[in-house]
Amino acid sequence: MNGFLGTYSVSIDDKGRLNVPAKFKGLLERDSPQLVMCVMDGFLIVFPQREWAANEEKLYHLNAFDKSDRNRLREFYARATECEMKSGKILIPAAQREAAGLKKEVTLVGMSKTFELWAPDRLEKTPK
Amino acid sequence: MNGFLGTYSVSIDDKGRLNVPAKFKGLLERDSPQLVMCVMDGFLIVFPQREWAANEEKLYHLNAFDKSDRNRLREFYARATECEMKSGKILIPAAQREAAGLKKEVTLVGMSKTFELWAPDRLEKTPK
DNA sequence: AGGATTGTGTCAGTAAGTGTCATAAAGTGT
DNA sequence: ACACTTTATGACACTTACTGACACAATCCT
Repeated sequence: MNGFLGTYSVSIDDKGRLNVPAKFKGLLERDSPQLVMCVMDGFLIVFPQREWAANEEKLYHLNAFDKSDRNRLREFYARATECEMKSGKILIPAAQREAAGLKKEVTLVGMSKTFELWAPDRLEKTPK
Repeated sequence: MNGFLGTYSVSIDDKGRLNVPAKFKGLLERDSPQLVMCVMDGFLIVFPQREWAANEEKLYHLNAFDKSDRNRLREFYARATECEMKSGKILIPAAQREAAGLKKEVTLVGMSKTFELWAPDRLEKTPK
């Protein structure tokens, strides 16, 4: 498999766990079940560990003493959370679920290296 | 064989599997049965793995942190799905079948490196 | 400690995907 | 035109995946 591709509609159980579709499961098991989840405007991005590390490197060159750089860093890190796929499921913390407006149904969109979690109604309103 | 050529009319079984015509089958077996299927306006494009990878490279310059770039990426990836020819058949996910309006009969058009799947009536209405 | 809240593993029922085979249809060579 | 080979289709049994539910473990809070 090349990366995360396609759109899937999956459910979240009563405890806030997302059932990972088999196609993504394989990828995560092979690589690592360790993830970082990050709130973007209205949806969640899920980075596999390695991908997160790669992204972090890009941010590393930013100047920790520069005010606007620091603001950008803070925004990025503050909204991130570590999580893990366990028994084929990912627990999405309440804060993140809230931020993305996730209820029972979630639409999962593969973005090659990462994937996104959307409330179905929000995804529909995305500009084409 | 040089590439996918010609037009074939094939059936889809009750589970949504397309019977791959023998001529294409040979090519896919030799190269790789791994495919990526992508929704275009009203029909499906099928990329052998290698072809898909080549196309994907063109997207690498886009910035995943830029909102509009990200929307473009999403549009592209969300409509794609990995699949595989197994026992000479390709399962077309329900969403894709729907998007292309595929029922029992499908017209398959070779496009050299890739091939397309059409609902017969839609293909007829295509401007010449 | 007790009780509530949150997180985790497992399982059974259902739905979706897959392999195989028999038959039907199409194509090939003589 | 005939027999023979290859290809396509539909049917069936089987396997895998998804969901919801339940039971238990861990944590937090008085």
